[in-house]
Amino acid sequence: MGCKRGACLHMGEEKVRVHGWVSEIRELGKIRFIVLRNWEQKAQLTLKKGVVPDELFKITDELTQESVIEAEGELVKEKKAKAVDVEVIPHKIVVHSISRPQLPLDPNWKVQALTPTRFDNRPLDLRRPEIQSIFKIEHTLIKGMEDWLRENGFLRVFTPAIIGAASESGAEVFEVKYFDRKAYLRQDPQLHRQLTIIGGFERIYDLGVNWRAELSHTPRHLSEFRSIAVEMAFIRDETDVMRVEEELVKAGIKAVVEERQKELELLGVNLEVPKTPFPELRFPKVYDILEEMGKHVEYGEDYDTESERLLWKYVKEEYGSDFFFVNRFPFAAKPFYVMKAEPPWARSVDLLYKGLELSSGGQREHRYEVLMEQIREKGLSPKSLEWFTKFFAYGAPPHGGFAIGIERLMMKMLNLQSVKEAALFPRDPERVLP
RNA sequence: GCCCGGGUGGUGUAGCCAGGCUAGCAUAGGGGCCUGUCGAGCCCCAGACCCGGGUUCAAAUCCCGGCCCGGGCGCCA
Repeated sequence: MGCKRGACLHMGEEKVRVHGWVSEIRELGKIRFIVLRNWEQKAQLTLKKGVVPDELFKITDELTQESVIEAEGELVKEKKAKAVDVEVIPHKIVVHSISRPQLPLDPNWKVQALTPTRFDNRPLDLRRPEIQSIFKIEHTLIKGMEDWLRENGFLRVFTPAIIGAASESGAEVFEVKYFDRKAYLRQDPQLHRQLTIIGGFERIYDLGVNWRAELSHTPRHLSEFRSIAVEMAFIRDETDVMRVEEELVKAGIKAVVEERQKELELLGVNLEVPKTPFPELRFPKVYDILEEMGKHVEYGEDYDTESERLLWKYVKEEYGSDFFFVNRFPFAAKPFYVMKAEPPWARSVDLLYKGLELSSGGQREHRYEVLMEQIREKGLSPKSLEWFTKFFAYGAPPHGGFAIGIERLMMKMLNLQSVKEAALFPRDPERVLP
């Protein structure tokens, strides 16, 4: 009863083995309670004088909070401890590690550490069941999305993280020493996804890490973040890409709703599977919507952070959705590789969730001559992009894709205060350790 | 990068604006009492003003500089 995989090991009859971190030790004269916490549940060891061997009292005398132990004993059927999942009368206890007292933060959360303290001491912070829930949910979200991609014929590929030329998208890149040359950490797997398409792979995705050397101090930016990035060939237009993206997000959330109710509850999140298709807003109508909401954005220009929140409010009221696409961004605000629509707009699509940009994508320009013309239009050096563009001269299908920021999706899905909460060991301009 | 706000025991806070006895409280830690606890309770003990300079009889408190952190904006996903 009450034992879950990895939490208790049944050894026959009522004998079990439990392990974990000591979350609490309570001493009541002739009885000692040791509460163990592991990633599945809480177990209480009950040591009654005269009932368990004196030896066990001696062994557990030196125990401190957060020490790691393992025990074997009898599972108590009518357990009296209400705050734990299982109760065990031990006959054997093995101490693996004694924790030093005076913890830099309390995993029991009696005193709540501040954010910098938490991230400075992240391994201790991660012991909190709520925090573990975030990453269990992330696992299931990704699993749900990958399952959907596989079922729909997408192949997982690994594109390079080190690139010999700073790819052009506007974001600052990290420079790395590459033998006797300079190279850069990718800010997005975008260009190599496109080259993979040109390589004849028609539906692919890349699940990986991206880096941005931006001095961004906001709850929605990380210097290192992960994305699930999809690219597909032989599309009719960017709406084909949007249909894939919304189903992908829906599948991920559906998996979370179905498999992670306990964790959602622990985080106090009431999550529902979104309805598809997601509403779509297009430029230039976006300007009118914003104007009506009292926000003026110059025609032909990109909108700002406030506009994203206003558009969410609009979509929420009009369509009752937390997700929406914004399509046909001004070409001027987007990179050279996007495909133009009727000027000055582009087949460039953002997916927003609760007012935050989750992804950028759309249809790419696959026609060599047009691509080269757009590079000139952007004032970029054709020479520096030749490593990328030259393959478009040897047969490129119409294609498109997008990259969803995983931490951002997690943040909005779980109503987290910051994307950093969705990173195991977050990296920002101030933090590279631990 | 810009604009705000903040650094007090291991952790989290009060005190700062209106400078002044042994810097208060919670929690964690050490010790003691209690046979079943449910964030147990009660008693005792130990533990702190970010760094540097200045003003003053006197600085945690006021001023200047530095370092670090948080929030917002911008950049960006």
